[in-house]
Amino acid sequence: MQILFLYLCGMKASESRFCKCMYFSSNALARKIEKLALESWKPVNLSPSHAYLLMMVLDEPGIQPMALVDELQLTPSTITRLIEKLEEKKLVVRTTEGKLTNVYPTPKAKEMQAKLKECSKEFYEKYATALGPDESARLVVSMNKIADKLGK
Amino acid sequence: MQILFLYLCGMKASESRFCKCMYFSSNALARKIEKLALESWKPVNLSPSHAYLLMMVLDEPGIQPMALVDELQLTPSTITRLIEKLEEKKLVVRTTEGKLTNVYPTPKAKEMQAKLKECSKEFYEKYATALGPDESARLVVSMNKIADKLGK
DNA sequence: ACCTATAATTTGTATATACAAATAAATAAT
DNA sequence: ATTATTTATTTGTATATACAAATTATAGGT
Repeated sequence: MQILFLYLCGMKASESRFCKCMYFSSNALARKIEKLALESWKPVNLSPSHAYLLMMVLDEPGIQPMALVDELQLTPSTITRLIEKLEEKKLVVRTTEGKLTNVYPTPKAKEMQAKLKECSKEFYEKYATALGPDESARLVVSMNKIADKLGK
Repeated sequence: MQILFLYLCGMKASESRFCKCMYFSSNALARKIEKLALESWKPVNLSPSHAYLLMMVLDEPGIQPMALVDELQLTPSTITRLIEKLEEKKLVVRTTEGKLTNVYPTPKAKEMQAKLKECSKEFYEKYATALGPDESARLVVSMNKIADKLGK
């Protein structure tokens, strides 16, 4: 409300607490969403990132790390670490040919697929209920647009 | 654009990649903003969180950790850690009376104040240039509203 | 064919943050 | 007054992620 006030009365943002808020607001939102997601994927005992990565591997067996980097918007090193953990859990296997790596789901992962989808739905319902489907959709669009503009 | 597409054609979000995107979009945005902020406060050799906390202490000498928790939207333990580091750097001191703690800026911190403000401005200009002042303002309002609705 | 530049992946290490438990003090309930 | 509850803060530990450097491999230019 502090911010809304500033916005409405045209106060110069750089001299107020506004610019703090872009920083903390985006982080706070991300953490709250993270928490919601964490809960949603508890039934399969995976963190949201691991779950999404696994779903992508199930969707596209043999997918390569760089594709995961692009899709999940994480760095290569983070993707490697996520895959490692899923490998430990016997949910994926990696085959390396040359400089390329392929990631495949194991049978164990395939058995989980339905359950993963359910968690997905659970997550969606949690935030859509809180925000309304339209507003959530708008927000995602707007966040993506802006992240794109911030480049790289 | 994938998301925009889904949105525009009314596809059921819970069955698409959309719900992934709420998760990764909010995180990706936060990370990009973090990066921008990190650069902006390099001149004073502080992370954005440390810088903001310090600015609050300068603004309100004697401020207590719980007030910082509320304002910065971080957990008590994180606030303690941030203060510790600023103490190591001789930028703040803590006095404890009973269960309450007061945090005060040191003279060294007061000398930095102008420079801190400059970094703030720098940060604001970086993202406002990329996004336009109106759009950034709207986004902050919208993110806060939604974080509030997600509660606690 | 040979060297160089670029691309994919992994490894070592650092940062930001959280949760849960511990501590300690203040307040309320009897 | 004494005990129980709540509140503020700190500590131990874990997670998610990044950056920079190392490794390896492919592709291009000569």
